[in-house]
Amino acid sequence: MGKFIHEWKKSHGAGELRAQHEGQTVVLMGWVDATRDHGKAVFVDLRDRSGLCQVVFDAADIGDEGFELAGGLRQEYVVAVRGTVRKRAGKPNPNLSSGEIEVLAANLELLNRSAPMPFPVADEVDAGETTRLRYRFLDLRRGPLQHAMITRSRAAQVARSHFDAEGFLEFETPILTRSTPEGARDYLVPSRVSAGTFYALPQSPQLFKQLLQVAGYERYYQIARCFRDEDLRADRQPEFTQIDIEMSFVSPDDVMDVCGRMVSKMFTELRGAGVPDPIPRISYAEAMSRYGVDNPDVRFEMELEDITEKAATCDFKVFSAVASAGGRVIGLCVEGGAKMSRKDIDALTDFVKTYGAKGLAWVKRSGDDLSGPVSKFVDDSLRSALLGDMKMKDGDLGLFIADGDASVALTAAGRLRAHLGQTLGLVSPGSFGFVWITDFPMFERDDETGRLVAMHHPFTAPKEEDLHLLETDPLAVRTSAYDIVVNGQEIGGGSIRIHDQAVQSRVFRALGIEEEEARAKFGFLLDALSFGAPPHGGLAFGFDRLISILVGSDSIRDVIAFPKTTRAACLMTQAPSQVDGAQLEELGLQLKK
RNA sequence: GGGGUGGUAGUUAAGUUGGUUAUAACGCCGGCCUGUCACGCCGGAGGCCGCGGGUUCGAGUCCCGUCCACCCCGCCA
Repeated sequence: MGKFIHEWKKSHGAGELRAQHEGQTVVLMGWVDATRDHGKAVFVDLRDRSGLCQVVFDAADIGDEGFELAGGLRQEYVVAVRGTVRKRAGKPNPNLSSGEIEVLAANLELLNRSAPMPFPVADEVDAGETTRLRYRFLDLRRGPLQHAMITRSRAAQVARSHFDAEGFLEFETPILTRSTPEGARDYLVPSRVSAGTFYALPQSPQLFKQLLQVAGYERYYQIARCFRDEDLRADRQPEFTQIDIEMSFVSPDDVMDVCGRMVSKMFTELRGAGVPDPIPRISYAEAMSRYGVDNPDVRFEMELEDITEKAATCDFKVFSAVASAGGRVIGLCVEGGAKMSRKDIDALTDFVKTYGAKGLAWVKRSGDDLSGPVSKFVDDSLRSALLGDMKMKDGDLGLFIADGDASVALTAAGRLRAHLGQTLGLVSPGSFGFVWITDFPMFERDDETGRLVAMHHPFTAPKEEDLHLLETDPLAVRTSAYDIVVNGQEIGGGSIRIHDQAVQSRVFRALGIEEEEARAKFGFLLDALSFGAPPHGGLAFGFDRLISILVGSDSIRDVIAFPKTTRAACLMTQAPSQVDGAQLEELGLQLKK
């Protein structure tokens, strides 16, 4: 035992062997993927990271002791095999890269056994995610996850070599940092040395990368871990990774160009997918009116139509009331949708209700006839909206969301559009739709507190021409911020930052952050801005989302080696866990009750 | 915080109007088999029906609570 691992070196990857290796003596090391015991011959599929190779143990060649050992092999045992590559004695297996050949074993070393597997190491596995997360180290042996991890590693290399070639320097910024207001809830780390005080884990390296611009490094990048203590989703984890960049002396175009080129390299090199050059841009306002969302899926048309004016005069009270109350009536024409059943439409109604819509009105067109509950209210004006503006043709379905709150109507309609795009198969699988969204508003109103909050973050530079509105009409102030969206998912966003201390103070004031408070919490930033801060801006990509799109996965859990559940727990390590009273004592902490 | 779906053998599932010993497939264990590759054939073991309470002569099944996983809203850039 142990002889081979010391005396022998693994000579080839199992999946690398080909007919050209015929006659060579090789040493393979890996896992038993499958065994087929025929009594006097045992076939073993040996797997390592490179793939599979069939190894044959023939009683006549390997001797009694070795043969008995081979017969005892089970799934996921770890073995070393020395043998000779030969053309397959039986039929070649076209499903294997090494299917032309096999290795006739001369020696076998059992390096380790495996307990029975909770689920097989196969590309398709029917075990639930709970089981797979508990045994993540086994799930990671499977092909699809291996592919995701390899893609992730390659994508990181593409990013590094791209930004390195563009003159960026890679930095590390603190993980233990200070809590700042705004944004998400912080993960806190108690300080032992200064009991009663806390570090926060960074929600992003935002302030540090700006300070590195003040420090004169001009081009910064980092593949940075970020932490946010908020409720989770398929595309949100408590810790996630950003490709973070920041540049001095740049316009939004400069940032979008250098980032667009990186995206182009990634999709070209890792997916063989073309990326338009330049990537199209639309303003936030345009995105909202055409798609109802700021992350539109541009792979299909079916744009929203605001028919408020033409619906204002009809007898359908829902429309006319909303129109006179200053709300919006938004229409969506579903091509060929007239064949949808009442049940289908009811399901869509339930869908839009989750976004706050009160209901979903609809009209079907068959020839020149309009049918459906709303059809009897269709006057000439509304008819021109349906057939003219919405371009409803024979067999089409018109869907309408009306709401006194314009943003509710738009959002619900936008989500409905995205939902229909997926469910009606309007997007061809494997295609990609890229778009930049620009000119975001600086502020939005917090519904709970009624206060203004920064839409991006409070360091985003307002547009020069809107600066004068900062005090008088803050909601009308637009910024330089830009998001990059692929297939209806935001994969990155950034902005030009404020580099003028006076402007930064005005923004804090607009947000209701008093001078004193701003001093206390962001003093170091305001200081920095006063010492010759260059104009600067940057962007951060959501690396996990980017990879999930590259590998075609629905969940970023599939592209993170050790992800957490929706309750932010790790089913493998059982984190988070309770800690010793002594540890708490040392930190000066006491648990409630 | 709210809504939805699910939890039965190692895994994935079935389980009727509440009824006797809770099924199946794969996996596992034993035996046979020299050309298989999802090998095949014969035999076997394996259950806190998520957990706690209740209704009932009797609960996997009905009721209440609770935990866990996933999806969505809120939240989060």
